[in-house]
Amino acid sequence: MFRGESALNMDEKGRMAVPSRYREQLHMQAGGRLVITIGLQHRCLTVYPFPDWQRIESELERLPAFDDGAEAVRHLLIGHATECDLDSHGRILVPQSLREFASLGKRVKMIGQASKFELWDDGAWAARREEWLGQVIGVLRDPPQSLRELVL
Amino acid sequence: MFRGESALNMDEKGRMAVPSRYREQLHMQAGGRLVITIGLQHRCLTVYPFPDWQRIESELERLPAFDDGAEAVRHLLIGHATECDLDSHGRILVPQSLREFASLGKRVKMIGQASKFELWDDGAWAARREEWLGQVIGVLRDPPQSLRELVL
DNA sequence: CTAGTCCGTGGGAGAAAGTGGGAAATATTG
DNA sequence: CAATATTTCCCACTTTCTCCCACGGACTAG
Repeated sequence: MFRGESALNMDEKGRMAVPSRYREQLHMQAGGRLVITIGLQHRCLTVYPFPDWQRIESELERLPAFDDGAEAVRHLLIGHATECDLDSHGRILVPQSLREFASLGKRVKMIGQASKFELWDDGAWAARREEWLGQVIGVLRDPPQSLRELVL
Repeated sequence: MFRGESALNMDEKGRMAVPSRYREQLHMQAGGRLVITIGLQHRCLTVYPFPDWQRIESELERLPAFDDGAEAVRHLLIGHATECDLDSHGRILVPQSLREFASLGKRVKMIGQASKFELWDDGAWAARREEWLGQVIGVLRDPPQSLRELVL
């Protein structure tokens, strides 16, 4: 399980050091093989251990062929999925086209989200977080059914 | 169960000594493993014994994937959750990004809240408490149904 | 009052992680 | 096919972090 926020620095070649606390798990679980694709809802990248990605991919293939929504999701996710392995020092090389999509500069935030990661440009993440904080205040005042039973 | 207010000092490395009266319980219950994440409603941090956090995390994962409120809560809570173990002297190391979020300086208040703790900057806590006190005066003048039957 | 124990605090040494550069291999283009 | 550009892999250095030890003060018990 991945959680928490990590500040990463991307070097001039587009490499970033994955936090060491995740490396062993990534090697055990996926042999250091990762798949990076774009985020559907935000201008960020999502990173999956290879086996998790395979499951997602096979589910996407099973979606109806001529459904507009499914077609869009399939093109976006599979069409941008790129395998990126950890190098001998635990770094990943993020392809330039994906870096551009998410506007990743030197300072990048890696956000753990249970079975996957997200990669955000530092500024974009900070702004989005503030938006969410504001939104959550309102949501908790009159929570939808899905959140009502949540005990924090 | 955790209750009460404790004054803690954070050293220059971001370490704070957890009050000794809680240590045995934290070791029994969680092996000294804690998870710190951000507060949803205030600029503070929340601290869970590891097993309690796991329950919350699994509930968050079960929330609908494309619900805006759930998406916000999941990103905020899981995206900031950081495991922090008690060191050999009963201290926890609070990561810098979380310290910054809650503006934690040297003087920190640890507030027991049943199954979890909260960590507040000393000044922020004092200010918030005054606000609550003022708010309660008004509320008690015309209490909502939920408070009518409360026996203090 | 004194001695012992426990708790809080700070600092330092060693290990591990982050960073950058360079060489070799591969791909590309004229 | 050759020359150049690009990418990938590897090595070395610097920095950061984590773990451990030691000191000081306060409280307790004898």
